[in-house]
Parts: sequence; structure tokens; C-alpha cells
Amino acid sequence: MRPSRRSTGIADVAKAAGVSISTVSRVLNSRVDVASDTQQRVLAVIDEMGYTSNLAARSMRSRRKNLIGLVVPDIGFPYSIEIMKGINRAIAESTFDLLLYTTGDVKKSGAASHEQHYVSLLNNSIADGVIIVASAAADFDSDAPIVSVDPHGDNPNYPFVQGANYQGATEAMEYLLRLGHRRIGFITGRPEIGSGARRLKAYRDALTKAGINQDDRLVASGDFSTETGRRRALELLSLEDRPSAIFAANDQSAIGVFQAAEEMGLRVPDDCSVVGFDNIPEAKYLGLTTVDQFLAEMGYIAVQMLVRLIDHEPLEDRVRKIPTELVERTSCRPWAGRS
Amino acid sequence: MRPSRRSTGIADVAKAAGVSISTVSRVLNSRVDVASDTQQRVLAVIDEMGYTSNLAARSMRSRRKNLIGLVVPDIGFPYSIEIMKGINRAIAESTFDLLLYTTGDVKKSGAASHEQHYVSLLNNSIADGVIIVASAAADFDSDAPIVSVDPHGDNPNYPFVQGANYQGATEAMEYLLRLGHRRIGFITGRPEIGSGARRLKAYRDALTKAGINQDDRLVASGDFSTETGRRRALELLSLEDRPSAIFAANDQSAIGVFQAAEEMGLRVPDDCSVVGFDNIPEAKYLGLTTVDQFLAEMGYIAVQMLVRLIDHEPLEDRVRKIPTELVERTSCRPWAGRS
DNA sequence: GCGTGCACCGGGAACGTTACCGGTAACCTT
DNA sequence: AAGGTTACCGGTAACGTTCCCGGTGCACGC
Repeated sequence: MRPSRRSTGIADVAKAAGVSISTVSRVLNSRVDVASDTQQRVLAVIDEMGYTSNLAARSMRSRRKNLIGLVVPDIGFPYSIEIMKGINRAIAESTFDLLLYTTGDVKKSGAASHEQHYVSLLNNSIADGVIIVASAAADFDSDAPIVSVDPHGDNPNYPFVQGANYQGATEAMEYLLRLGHRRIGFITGRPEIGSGARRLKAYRDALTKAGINQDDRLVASGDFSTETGRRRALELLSLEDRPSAIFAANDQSAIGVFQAAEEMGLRVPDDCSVVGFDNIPEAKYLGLTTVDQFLAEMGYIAVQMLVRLIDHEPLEDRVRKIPTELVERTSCRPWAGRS
Repeated sequence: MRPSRRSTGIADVAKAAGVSISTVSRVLNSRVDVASDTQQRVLAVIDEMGYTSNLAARSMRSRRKNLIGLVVPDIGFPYSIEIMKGINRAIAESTFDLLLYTTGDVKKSGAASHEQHYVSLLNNSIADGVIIVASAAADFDSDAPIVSVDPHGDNPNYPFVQGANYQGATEAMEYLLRLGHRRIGFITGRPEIGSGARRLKAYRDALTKAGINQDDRLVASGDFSTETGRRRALELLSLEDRPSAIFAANDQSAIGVFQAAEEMGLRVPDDCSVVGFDNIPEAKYLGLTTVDQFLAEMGYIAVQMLVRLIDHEPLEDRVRKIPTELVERTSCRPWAGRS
């Protein structure tokens, strides 16, 4: 191939400006020890020639790449999207750019090893640090700059930010109980995921605290998906003494409950109240009352933490808990016994 | 800084395997001229040492970086998200990874220059090619590998993929007319965006073809946002002879129509039918009948085109039109005059 | 026995940038 | 006025990889 299409490099700029390569580099990195008029001249030439620094060469030489890697399970989930919104906002405010990887289908067992692969790839060459959303792996090279958002495991060896799952779920349950509900169904998340487990525990604890004894038929095992949520809700609502409210481990499952109710000719909230978790945008359209865990905020904070890590500044807290907030909409109503 | 944290490089692998650096490189690039037992040995060492190739160095030396840049106006729009889903799927099937940039607020006038900057940055150093979603700029360096999805302008100098806006909007209008609607409102998109303009033209043409004379009060100027859609719908539905149906230039505007109707105590579709455009996921929950323009598919195809461009293979078509499809849901009903 | 071809491998020069070291001139300091 | 300090700049060696070129050993044919 002809070298015809070679882009202008620092050398060309140097020649055009009549200075050395070193000086151009100094200007580029805004060092102090360069006379202000040479700086002006070089800057002018750069602007005129339309020079943009070659990131590859720069990354190779200096350790700083100004790139943050993001590993996300599936870009299609509203959950991922919400987090990405926050990440994106933080990135825009920083000097970093974003490199995106997806691990693809979460259910495939290879997710964890995929993660490992991506992370090491990103870490030792192209990115300065990595954010992993819903990381499956518990351990990573401990001194690599890694931050996770909502990790699956319980106590990973890297910093992370997480919603207050237990608190939020408790709040939701207390709300339901306050409305008079006594038979409350629960659709779980995937069992291996910590946040879902904590919500389940909150459900159980709230029940016992209210003096209601558990009915195991009322907790149905879901997997955070709408389709499974729908199927489980169909079962729950077919019980001879069906629950007057269903608390779903996330909004997508809750949407499944809406679908199931509709199919059965039941009305939300008249025949069954529904509460979700996450507050994804769809929740608004359905009037779903849910627990907002500020996913975007979590992404935003994760970037901030990672940047500190990259700059070798100390982290205030290795784990950040984000308080949740119950947002009331129209999917719940008071219950005073079967009318 | 200590060189303590230096990652293992190709040289370390070479030493450990007892071969030269060149040979390791050959194995890495799966060249033919290497004995199969040496290959095995090198591969084993690589696996054992957990070596991952340094992307920066590789990119600098060889022109191929295996990275595709994506420039997207705002990651929060359902529109962008849909396209990204398709892009992501195509990326997963290819050997490329994805680098993501957002131009931020579209309304800011700097969008086009931002684009130029990103594209040149991506092009000459870090990425092999660039996909621009809803590109505002009409011209780019013509021999750079660039593909656009749904460009704003009418005839940019780079390849692009686009929905069949006119056809789709025509189909929607014919549907509405078939249902008996005669007073049909239209909420436009932003005027400078070609796809929106084509939908508007289809609206007008369908009306004249049906022998209905235009009422300018029925076309309200929107900007693709829900909020503006809501406001325009409020006005439209407050007309003394209000339209029996509203066709919105995109789904987000249509959602605004739903909100407006609700606020005014009107029911969709009983008091007013609504049709949108895009078929974003939210449309399903609202029961919005809309024109699916297969945004994800568009993203998918764009990646395929770009890959061909990068590989210097000829493109079948410089512009790809994706046929649309009307998806009927529950936001429309027949109309036989004010009851 | 010697050239020829083949299969495999190693050496070194790039790629574009930054870090380091050293050099020059002007300006203080005493 | 001589030495020291400062401000600025240039030369060059890396960074880790790929590409090009050439070299080795072996088999083969004449």
C-alpha cells in the first residue's frame, strides 16, 4: 500500500512550525517550559493542518490513554441503559472517552471468563480503567483500576457502587402493608445475583415483622425477565387464594405481571396491586409504582470513583451505597379484604 | 515510576517459549509459515502466562485496529438505543470492538463541528472506521471509512442507511384514511432533519390524493420530543373541530399525544386515534400503532457496510433503504363522523 | 557434489509519540 | 567579571508490535 494516505504527524507540525518534535510534544501536553510565542505558533500550525494526535502511539508511549472501558452484560436491557446514561454523563464531563464491550448473553456460563478476558485486554493496553456492570466475577487483579456497578457477588475484591436493595425493598413492603395488603406475592430475581437475594430477604423480614406468616407458594422464582415474570404472575394469580399484591424483584418482571393480569382479565390495581424495583422509563408509562435505585446516578458515581483510582487518589469509600426512593404511581391501591 | 507493573509482552512470551519475537508475532497473527509444534508450544506459553496483546502497539504498527467508532447524538434516546442494539449485535458477530462517543445535546449548534472533530480523531488514529448516527454534517473526508445511519441531510457524500420514510408514512396515512378519518393532525419533527420532512410530505400527499383539502392548523411543528409533542397535541385537541386522529412524526411525540389526551380527559383511541413512527419499545406498552422502521436492523446493516469499506471491498449500494412496516396495535379505531 | 527450492525462523527497522538528558543563551549574584 | 541559575529547546532512546529481508538446514534432482 502506498504511504499516500499517511496522516499528518507531530513531525510534520514541527517542521511547519520550525521547531523540534520535542517542542511540539511539550505544547501538546501543555507543559510549562515553552515560550508563549512558540506555543502560539505551534498551536496555530496544529489548528491549520488539522492535526489530531495519534492515540495509539500516545498510549503506547505514555501510560495515560484517556480511555475508560465499559463492560456491560447486554446493551438492550433498560437496566443497562439507565446505568449507561449516567456513565455517559460523567464521561462527557471528564477528559476520558468510552470504550464499550458487551459480554452478550448473560445466561451463558462463560460470562465470568469473558469478563476476565475483556478486563485484562482493556487494562494492560488500551484503557486506563474499567467499569463492569453487574460483574459476575468476584476477583480481579487487585491493583488494576476497576470499579463495578451492582456486582453479582457479595464481597468482591474491587470497589463498587450499589443500590440499597434491602432498604428499598423494605420500604416497598411497608408501603404495601400500610395499604392493608396481607397476601403479598414475590417474584424473585436470579438466585445467584446478590441484589435480588437482598430484596427477597427484605420481603421475608417485612412479612415476619408484620406478624404475617409466610406462604411459600407466594414466592415465585423469576429471572429478572419480563417473560418469566409474566409466567410466574400467571401462576400466582391462579392460586385459589390469590395475592392482593405482587412485589416483583425488578421492573421488567413487574411488567410481566401487568401482562399476566391483562391476559387473565384482571385489573391493576383493582384486582391486584403491583410494585417493581429499578424505576426504568417504561415504569412511568405503565404507572408502575416502584423503587427507584437511581441507576444513572450509580453509573455516574462509578466513573468518578474510577477516575480517582486512575489518578492514584485515595477513595473515600471502597463501596458506595446509593439510597433508594419509593416512587408512588397508580399500580397500587388500599386493600380491605376481598370485597 | 518503577517498571514493576509492566505487563507481559510478546518478548516475554518469546523468551519463555524459546523462540524469537518474530515467531510469536507470526503465531499471534496465525500465519502459515510456522511449524505446527512450535505453534502449539507458543500458544501454550501464551495461555499459561495470560498474555494479551497490547492493542496500542499493534494499532500503531499495523493499520488495522479492530475498532469501530460510533458517534451518537444522545445515548438516552430510545431511537439511539434501538440503533445501538443492532450495531452491537453486528459488532459481536465481527472481529471488531466498539468505541463510543456522544455529541451530547443535539440542539446545541456545535453538533456538526463536534462530529467533525470526533470523526477525524477516530479515523486517523484509533479506529478503523466510524458510524455516525443521525449525522448533522453533510461532508466528510471522502475516502475515510464512514457510514451514517439516518443522516440529517439529503445527500451526504458518504454511504448511509435510511428508513423508507415516505413509504412508511404513506402507509400510515392510508391506514388512517381507510379507517374513515378525514381530519388528521400531524406533529412534525425538527425541520432541518430530512427524515421528518419526508414524513410530512407523505402526510400532505396522502391527503391530497384522498381529495381532502389541507387545513394548516392541523399540522403542528414539533421537535421529536415527548414534551413538545404533548404541547402540540394539547393545541390540536383544543381546536373547535378537533382532529379525529393524530399522526406524529415519531413515537416520542406520539407519547406526548397520549399524555395530552389523558390530561384533557380524552381517550385513545375512542376520542382520538394516534399513529407514531419508529416502533420504539415503549410503543408496545402504550398500544401505540406505529410504523416500524427497524432501527436495530439499520444499525446492523451499517456495521456490515462499514466493514466492507474497511476491507476495501466494494459496496453493493452506497445507500440502503430499509422498508418499513406498519404495526397495528390499539391506538386507532374506525371513525364514522362525530357521534 | 553442488545448485535449487522449500519450510521455517531470527534480526532489525520501522510506526508516532513521550521521557530523559543535555546544551545554549540570557540573566542574576556577589 | 566569573560562576551559577534559569528558561527554553533539540536529540535520541525507548514503548511493544508487525513487516521485510535474509539466513539456515534439509531434501531433492541432476
